[in-house]
Amino acid sequence: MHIVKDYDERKAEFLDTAMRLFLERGYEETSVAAIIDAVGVSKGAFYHYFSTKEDLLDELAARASEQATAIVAPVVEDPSLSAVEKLNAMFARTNAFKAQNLDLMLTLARVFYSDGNALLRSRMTRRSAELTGPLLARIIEQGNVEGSMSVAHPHQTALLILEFGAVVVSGFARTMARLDAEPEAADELSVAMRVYNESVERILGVRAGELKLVDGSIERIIRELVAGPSGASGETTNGGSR
Amino acid sequence: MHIVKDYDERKAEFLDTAMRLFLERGYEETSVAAIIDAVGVSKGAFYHYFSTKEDLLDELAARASEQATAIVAPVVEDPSLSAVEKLNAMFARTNAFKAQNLDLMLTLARVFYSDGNALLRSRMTRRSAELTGPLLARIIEQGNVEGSMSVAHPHQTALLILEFGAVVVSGFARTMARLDAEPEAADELSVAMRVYNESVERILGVRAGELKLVDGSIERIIRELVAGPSGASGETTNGGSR
DNA sequence: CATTACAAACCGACGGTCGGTACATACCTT
DNA sequence: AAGGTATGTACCGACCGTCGGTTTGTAATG
Repeated sequence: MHIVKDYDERKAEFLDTAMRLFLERGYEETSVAAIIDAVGVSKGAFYHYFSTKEDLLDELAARASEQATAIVAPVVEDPSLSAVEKLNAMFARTNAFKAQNLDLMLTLARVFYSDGNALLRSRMTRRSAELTGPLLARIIEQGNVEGSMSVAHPHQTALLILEFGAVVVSGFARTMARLDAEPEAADELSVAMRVYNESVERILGVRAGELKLVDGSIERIIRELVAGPSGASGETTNGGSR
Repeated sequence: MHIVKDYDERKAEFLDTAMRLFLERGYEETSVAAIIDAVGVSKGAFYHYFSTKEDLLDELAARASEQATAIVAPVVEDPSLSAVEKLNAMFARTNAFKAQNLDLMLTLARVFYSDGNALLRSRMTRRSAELTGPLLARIIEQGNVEGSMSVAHPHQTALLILEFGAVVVSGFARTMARLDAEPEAADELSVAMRVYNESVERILGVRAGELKLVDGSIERIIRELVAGPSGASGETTNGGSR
């Protein structure tokens, strides 16, 4: 018995399922067979929608970075905001998004930045940097004009900062993975956040303390994680998310 | 007829051969069969020395980063140098090394930062950052004391700068790959170099222009590459390296 | 009636395992 | 000292399950 679905619907089903499995088990460790099993279709179906497994990865990266860009794009258009305000708003928005989808973000952090996902990670950060880069570049140019920033090469600097951010997040994730074993690593996280914030301020040439890339909510979440469930993982602190 | 070799010798043979093949074809695309064929040995031999293919990758990363650290370590010990001088000397040393092994560096850049080596890359940069990090941290602390730098958290900042450097180099390599097709991309390289230099200066809080992380030789090499051999790769410009 | 949307058997290559073999060295015996 | 023997190490090569990908066939759709 054949189940024939709408093209986009089925494709989204593949993408969603694959993303879930990639996050659960990692890209390399997730076989095409596992994906089609989860969707409940045959191999032919898979290769009807994607030419290769890596092709699926690309579409996944594209979709995710488009969604991420959509979150921050409206801010850039807003003519009433200064460059610094735009930057703060951009990051506040993504932070809010992360806080809302905390559970997802935690598993994502745990697995995304593991060896099995080296390829997935590099693709996604690059794609995302390419899309968000021009937006950030325009903000920097605005900051130059307003005098709040001093950057010689906005576009290249924008790309740098974004990939820089990815590196920082990667470090974050690695530290977070150690939290269960050594709760004192929580301090490292706070420090890393401040270092990142100051570094970006300095690179952009804005006055110290004006940028607020990571808000207090993140720090609160970390403390909750440490103080939270004693032993295992998976469960959420009742006060924490959502 | 069995060829029995000294343990370390044979192991080095595996590592050297594997490294060569990884650089030629990429990590994922290089099979264990290809490695043992090149060494001229059986599969049993390979798994006698390495428990898995990834194990070999780890040992490769460890070896390479130890060598890299050995290049810069002496500078850190030198008590006659200021922190800024040490930093400049460190980078001058690695730049000199890169210029000396130009052919190797070019192929390395071409392949190291490709999809097939995402895992290799992430392992090597992390390993290298872990080893070199403490060294750089001590230099930053010295700079703080001397007043030439102003960094609140030397260790974390050191790690950040090193991974940051890896990201920049990665961008370099990607741009270099486009050089054949669009020679005007050479300008991007110069810009990227300057942006990196300035960014590190600002992160560390040193006065503008005091850091010289990339010397003129690199820029000269780029120009030679563009003006160099018209079509294919592999061959070296007669005036260029060595 | 052609095109789309799948199913399912199949393929070569891959990473890894395993039982076995060649060889060096050390110890034991006469 | 010579010869036997035991033991560990270096290595062989057939084999296995799984992988990403191909092919051929077929039910549904318009």
